[in-house]
Amino acid sequence: MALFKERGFDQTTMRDVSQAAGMALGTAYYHFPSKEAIIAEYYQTVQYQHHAYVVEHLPGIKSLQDRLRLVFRSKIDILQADRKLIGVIFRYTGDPLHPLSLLGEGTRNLQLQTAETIGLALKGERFSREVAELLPMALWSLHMGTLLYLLYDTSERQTRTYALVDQSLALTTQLLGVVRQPLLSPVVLPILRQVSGLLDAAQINLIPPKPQG
Amino acid sequence: MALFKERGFDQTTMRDVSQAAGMALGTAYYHFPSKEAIIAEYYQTVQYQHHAYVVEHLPGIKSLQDRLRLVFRSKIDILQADRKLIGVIFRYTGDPLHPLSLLGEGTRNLQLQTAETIGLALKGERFSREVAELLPMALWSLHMGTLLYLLYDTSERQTRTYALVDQSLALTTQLLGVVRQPLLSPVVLPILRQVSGLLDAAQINLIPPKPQG
DNA sequence: GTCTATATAGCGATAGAC
DNA sequence: GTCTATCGCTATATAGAC
Repeated sequence: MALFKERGFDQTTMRDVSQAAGMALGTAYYHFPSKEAIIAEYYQTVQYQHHAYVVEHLPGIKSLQDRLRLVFRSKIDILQADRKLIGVIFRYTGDPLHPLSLLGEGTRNLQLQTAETIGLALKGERFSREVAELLPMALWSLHMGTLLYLLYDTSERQTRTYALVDQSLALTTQLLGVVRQPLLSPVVLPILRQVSGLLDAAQINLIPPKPQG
Repeated sequence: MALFKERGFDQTTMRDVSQAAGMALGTAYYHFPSKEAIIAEYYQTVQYQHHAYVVEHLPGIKSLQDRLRLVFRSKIDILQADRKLIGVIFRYTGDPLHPLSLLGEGTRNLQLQTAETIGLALKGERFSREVAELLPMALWSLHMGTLLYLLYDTSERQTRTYALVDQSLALTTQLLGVVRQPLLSPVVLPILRQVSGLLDAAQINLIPPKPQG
C-alpha cells in the first residue's frame, strides 16, 4: 500500500511489491491472488476507519446539517492523503461484472455499509415515508459524487472538495426543509412520486432487496 | 471495432486486430498508436452519428419532453448494440489525466459537442437566466448517468434503460414546469441560487470558460 | 509514406518443484 | 509458504521492402 500511495497503482508492479516485502514474485501472488486484491482490502479498511470515526464523533452534534458535514468531511479527510488511489477504486466501475466495481454486485456489502455509516447522521430525524425511502440512496450518491470530484480536484489541500461538500449539504438541508413544509405538498408530493416512480421503473434501490428468511 | 464489439476490449489483442485487418502487428500500430486510440475514434464516431440523427429527426417535434426523449433515446439506440464497449469508455474516468477520461480535459471537445447536441432539444424554449445556466450541464450529467445505467442494465433489449430515460425526462419537464411558475419563485429562487453557488464554489461549468479573443 | 518481419522489454499471472 | 521458470500480453524499436 505504501508503494501504491507513493508512486500510484499502475506505476507499481507486483515485482516492486514482492521486492519491498522481501519475497519472490510468486510468493506475493500466494498472499494476494492479484494486484487488485490488495486494493480490495484497502476498500474495507477505509470503510472501517470512517465508520469508527463517525461513531465516535457524531454524538452531541445537534443540527442535521452539521452531522452530515461531519460524516462527509471525515470521509474526505481519510481519502485525501491517498488521492492517487481513489482513481483505482473508480476504474472498475466500467465493468459491471468486476468484483471491485463500485456499482456492481461484488461490492454490494461495502455499499450497504457505507450507506449505513452515512445514515447515522439521520438518527432521530423524522421524514415522510417518501423522503425516508429516497434519502439513503440520494446521500450515498452524493457521497460517491464528492469522491469523484475529489479525484479531479487539483486545488491546494483539496479546498474545493470541502467547499463542494458544504454547499451540497446546505442545498440538501434546504431541500429537506422545503419538503417538510406542509403548505407546499401539492407541489412537492407529485415530484416525490415521480422520483419514486423513476427509481421503481429503473429498479434502483440501495436498500437490500431480498431480506433472508 | 467488430472484434471489440464481439469479444470485448480486453479479450481482443492488437495481434487479433492486425490479423483481422490483414496486416502485420507493426502496421496496425502505425495506424493506431495504441489500442486505446481505436476507442478514441469510436468516441467521435458515436457523437457524429448521434448529432446527425438528432439534426435530421428533431424538426417538427412540438413538445420539449418529446424532443428531449428523441435526443436521449437515439443515443441509447446507437450505443445499445455496443454495450460491451460502453464499459471501456468509462474505465478511464478514474484517471483524470488520461486523454480518454470522460470528465477530463482530454475529452473537453467531446463534452462540448455532446452538450451542444443535447441542447438542440432546447431550441426555442425560454427559461430564466438561472435555469438557462444550469440546464446544459444538468442534461449532460443526466445523459452520462443514463449511459452508466445502460452499462449495468441486464434487462432484455435494455428496456429498463429506456424506462429510466422516459421517467427522468418526465421528472425533468415536471421540474421545469414548477420552476416556471411565478407564484413559487419565493421558494424556488433561493434553491436555484444555492445550486448556482454550489457550482461556483466547486468551479463546475460545462460552458467553455475562456472564449478565445 | 506505407507496410512487413522480427526482436526486445516489462508486465500480470500461473504451474509446479521444494 | 516459498521459490524459479514460464506464459501470453501490450508496447516499442528497428531494419528494410515497395
